[in-house]
Amino acid sequence: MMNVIIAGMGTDSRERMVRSAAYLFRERGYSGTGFRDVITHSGAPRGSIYHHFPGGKVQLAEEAVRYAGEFLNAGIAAAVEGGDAASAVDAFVGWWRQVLIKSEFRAGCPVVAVTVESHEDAPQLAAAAAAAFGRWQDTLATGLGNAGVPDARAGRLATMIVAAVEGATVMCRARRDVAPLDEVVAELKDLARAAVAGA
Amino acid sequence: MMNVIIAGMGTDSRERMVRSAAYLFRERGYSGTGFRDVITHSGAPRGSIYHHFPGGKVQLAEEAVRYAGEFLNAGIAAAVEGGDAASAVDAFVGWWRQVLIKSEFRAGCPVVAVTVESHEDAPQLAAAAAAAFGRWQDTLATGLGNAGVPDARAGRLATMIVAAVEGATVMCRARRDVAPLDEVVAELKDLARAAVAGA
DNA sequence: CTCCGCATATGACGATCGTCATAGCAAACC
DNA sequence: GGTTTGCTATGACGATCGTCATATGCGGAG
Repeated sequence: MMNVIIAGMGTDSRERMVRSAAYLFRERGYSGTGFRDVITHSGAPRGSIYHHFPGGKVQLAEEAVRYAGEFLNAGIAAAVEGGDAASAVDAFVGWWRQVLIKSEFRAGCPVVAVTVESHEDAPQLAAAAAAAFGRWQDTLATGLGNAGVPDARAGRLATMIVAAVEGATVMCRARRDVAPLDEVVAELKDLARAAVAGA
Repeated sequence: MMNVIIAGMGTDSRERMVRSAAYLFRERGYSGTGFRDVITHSGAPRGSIYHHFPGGKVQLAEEAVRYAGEFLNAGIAAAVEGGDAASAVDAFVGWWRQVLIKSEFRAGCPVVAVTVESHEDAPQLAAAAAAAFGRWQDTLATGLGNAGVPDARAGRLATMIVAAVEGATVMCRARRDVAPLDEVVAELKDLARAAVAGA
């Protein structure tokens, strides 16, 4: 009775595999990350892969995308709380900036990585990625709305923010430089501020 | 008599490999595309891979990225010629829109695909991707400048356009819908028009 | 204690990966 | 003619891939 399992969260080793998968996807992508890499990185036992993930690698990737999506969304939601329009941009960009620099531009977004390799025989991966993007957009749009951006505009602006930041992240990795992200952030902040009603 | 027989198909087997690699990278990514896939898709002879590409898969990928970069840059340069600021956005977006729809959202940007898997033991790939992005930015910035956007602003705006469109492309693949790209385009066009000197 | 079910250990399967060595063929040059 | 050069055919190498079958340990329920 000592181990209280929280609902939605499985064994330690299971969750470690999901987190490691998300971590490795950021650097090597979906096809570039082997099951053995996940085992090694997470320290999880190799024999229990198909016990925890009967759906194999696709299921693991799906949960990794979902995990990354929820994790980042929580950060956005917290940072957007009670801020102005420009701070909504910072909320989304801060995380990527840290990931890029700390990894020396070897890591990017796991959701993007999975999306650009998504096979037609694994539509669950694209669906999970779409769900992650969608949640980020919704959270950002709500934050922009609270900051005074008209609802009709907030949705389009949120899409713009997600797209521009994700794209800039890729460009930063290629150039091994944060400059593209900083330029995009400056433009996005101006855009968000100008979109506030009556401002 | 030297080139008559060869002219149709013999000599360009090498170029067909490069084009096929770029094509396949758009759908399956770098790690997801095997050398044998490139051979099959291009119809090129298998025995001459390492004759044409002594550097192996990395060299092929590098040239594929370069090819895709130049190909798209030519399209941007042509469409930007003598247009207004908003048409610079269309120039960059038209190609991706077509690729997305015709592939039923299975294909994206090969440069992005290679970048997000870029390994540390193959810095040439990141460099080739950075060069491609850089050329697109320069061409777009020049077009924006000709349309009346101040030089200092044109550069940042070009970065913004490339990042937002590439990011939107990824979101479209995940959602299997062009809506994100259309929304981003609308925002970008307004942004480009407003950036013309005198506004 | 026995029994059962969850978690893990271990080893292997066939397939595919990037890579390369060797041989062969045709055209081009002396 | 002979020889060199450019491209291709063929087969294989070791490694790694995702996957799974089987066996073992281990804790709670009867």
